[in-house]
Amino acid sequence: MTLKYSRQREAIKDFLMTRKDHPTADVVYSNVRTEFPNISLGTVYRNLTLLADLGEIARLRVGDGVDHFDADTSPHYHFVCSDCGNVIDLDMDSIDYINQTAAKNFNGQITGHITYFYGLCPHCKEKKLKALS
Amino acid sequence: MTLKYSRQREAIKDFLMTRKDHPTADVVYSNVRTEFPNISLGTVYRNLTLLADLGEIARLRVGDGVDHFDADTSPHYHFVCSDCGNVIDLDMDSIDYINQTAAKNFNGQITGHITYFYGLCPHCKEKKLKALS
DNA sequence: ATATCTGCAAAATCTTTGCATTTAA
DNA sequence: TTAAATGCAAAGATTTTGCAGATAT
Repeated sequence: MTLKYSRQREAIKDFLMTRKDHPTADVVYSNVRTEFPNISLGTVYRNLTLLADLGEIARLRVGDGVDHFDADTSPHYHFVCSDCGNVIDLDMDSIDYINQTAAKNFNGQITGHITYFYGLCPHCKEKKLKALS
Repeated sequence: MTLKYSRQREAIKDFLMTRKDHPTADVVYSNVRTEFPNISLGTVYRNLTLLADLGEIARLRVGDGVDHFDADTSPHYHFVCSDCGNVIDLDMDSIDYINQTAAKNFNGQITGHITYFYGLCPHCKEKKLKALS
């Protein structure tokens, strides 16, 4: 199972790299379709899974029942807006030490954690402030 | 929309309270079915959603694509075994202050976070140790 | 009496997969 | 040439929903 080049796969990854908003498979599909009108949703899913397995992209599960994808595989945290659902990168210090906190009274082995924050994104917060004034 | 008593709903909640392993809707269904052989999966889902909305149970999303449910609504963290998939309660100090860490360079409003830890549960860790010795 | 709840089945949503064909190497 | 990738459509898995009948208040 050697990897073989595919223009579709490259287009999928290229598209993801242009976006900072962590699109879903469906969004990837409709966008890549402007370049490859015949691409199928199955191909999009297959390639997203493949790229994620290769570690070239990250699969994000933020609890909305849909997978999001991120071309930025560097360790960072995400924020999910409770109002609009947007997923935003957070520029914050590492909190990896919470693994130690969790390990204190635990007999298993903790190798990592998944964390995302929620609340109001800057845009929705502004909107709410205006509505109240 | 006043709440009306239902034996099915009570059985669902009672079952959840007997379990510490955060069952899925399907597991709830097959267990409650021993008491109510005619209960439908739809009723189970409807009541789990209702109970979660009422805050009487918690809905857990740990990234495996299936919702888990927990009768323990007190704030606590969960561990998901990467090998067996089991979801275990962690007895650990609060890490709520990570909200402040996240808020530092963020213009929106952070109201909370979702965190779960992963690695090897005590049982799978033991098994792996034995296999290597 | 009547609003809520149920069982059933159908549908909705998201994702995976089988297969014949195309394509990269 | 041939293993991998694609498009298409069908199937899987999980969850939601419409509706007619049952049930709690």
